[in-house]
Amino acid sequence: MQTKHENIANILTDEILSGRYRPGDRLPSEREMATRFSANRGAVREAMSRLSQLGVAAIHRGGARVAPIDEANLDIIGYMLSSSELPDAKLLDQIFQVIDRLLAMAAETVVVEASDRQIEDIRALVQRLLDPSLDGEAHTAARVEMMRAVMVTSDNLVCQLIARSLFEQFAPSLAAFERYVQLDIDAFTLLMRQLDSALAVRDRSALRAVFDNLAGLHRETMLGALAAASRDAENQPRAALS
Amino acid sequence: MQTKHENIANILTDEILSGRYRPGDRLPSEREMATRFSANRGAVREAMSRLSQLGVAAIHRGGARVAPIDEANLDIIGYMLSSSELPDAKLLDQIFQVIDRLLAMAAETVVVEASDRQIEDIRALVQRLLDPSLDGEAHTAARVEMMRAVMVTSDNLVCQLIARSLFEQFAPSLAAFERYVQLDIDAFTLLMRQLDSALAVRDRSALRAVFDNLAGLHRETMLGALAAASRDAENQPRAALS
DNA sequence: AGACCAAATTGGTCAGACCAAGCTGCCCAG
DNA sequence: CTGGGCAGCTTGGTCTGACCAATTTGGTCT
Repeated sequence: MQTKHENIANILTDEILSGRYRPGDRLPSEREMATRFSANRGAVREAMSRLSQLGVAAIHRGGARVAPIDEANLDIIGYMLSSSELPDAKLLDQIFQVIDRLLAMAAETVVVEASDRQIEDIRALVQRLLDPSLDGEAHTAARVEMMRAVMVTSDNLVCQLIARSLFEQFAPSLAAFERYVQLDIDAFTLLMRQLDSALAVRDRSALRAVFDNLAGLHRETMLGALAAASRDAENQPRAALS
Repeated sequence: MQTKHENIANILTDEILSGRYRPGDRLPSEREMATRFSANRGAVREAMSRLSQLGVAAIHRGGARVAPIDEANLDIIGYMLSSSELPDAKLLDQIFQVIDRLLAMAAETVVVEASDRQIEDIRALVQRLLDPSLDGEAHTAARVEMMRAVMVTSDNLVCQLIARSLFEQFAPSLAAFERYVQLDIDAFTLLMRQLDSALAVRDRSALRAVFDNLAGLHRETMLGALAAASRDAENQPRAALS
């Protein structure tokens, strides 16, 4: 079990995101919350501190107020994804769009600035993805590793921080529909071959084309998996009742 | 003045970023810090909570440890920018690269999905930027407003959150070299004309070209201003001594 | 109706205390 | 001498109760 202040922070965050409190509303006082959660005011304060840093609440002497969602920290994405059984398709799509764009940017930086040695290292990771003997899980791990290598090699800290943050927030939600993911391996393999040659000759525009297509593939794959999962979820309840 | 726990959190964050404590190092205990800062342990705990959420420290029973920088929250960028008088050029460059990419993505989403009405609204903002009577400050405000409108219209929350976060963290640092910023108004005007027509016909590839060039312009402008500011900073001390 | 003042409320801080999970170091068995 | 295990200490997590200053609130007076 998590600590008490984390628990309280999670509950309050969910309540705010679910609309129980609306932007501009006053939140109950710390003393009230302490009573409600059977907790000490110190624990509540730590929870409120979390809300404040998440950007979902603004704390002032005299009272705390709920902040608009679009003024929140990137970290609310995780809460938004986990608010229901299956993550919201639109939000998921946006996350992947951003990650893929940043990945493309990182890759372009790599072909412009990285050393031959670094490019070779990345190409080696790309090659591994062409191995047909890789099973699903290993393939996913290899994909993640390759993308990570591109990010790290680009040496763009901002890019890395964002991608990492999004990835970590998305990861827990993935579990809910992971088994429905069916990557078009042929299309993917083709893209990896193109990526390999683009890296080899440092062809920036070819790279861009590859990542555009990769983003499209990701999109299809993820939305497809999510759709399949939600179809199944509709039938599941009956099965659970029987 | 800020609150005490904020103060403590800022000091500790700066110390960690400056390398006084290294990743993996144990931080002093909360009781020690309370003594050091002449504060109550509760205040220290709130500060540590902040560090934990910033991702620069990992707190466990038994002790807190410093985390690697690349595992931190996006919010450390602000601290990194303000660690010295003038922000780090490389980091600033990365921030602008990311913002420009996300802006381009948002714009592409707009031309694909937005209504004619929404496109018209954005074009109106672009038009305003062509007005030669706008002075520097108003022009900057108009630029920001236009970019903001593109982000909002794209309806991509992830994109908005990141851009907003980066912008807010960058804004305070801007003050240090704002007066050295000299935008190539002719080049910018040309880009805005191209942007306007690209929006009018929803030409995605033209849009991409515009934003590529806009990113380049931003880059030149910012790095130029920063270079000018740092040149001046080297001469300034002598003037201050006289 | 509006300006103004006093009481109640609220967040910020402090002191001191207890508990359980980790950490340390000592001791003993091998 | 080495390795495992136990005891004690340290550390974070939580609690009780209290005071202060800023803000809000409610009522009063103009």
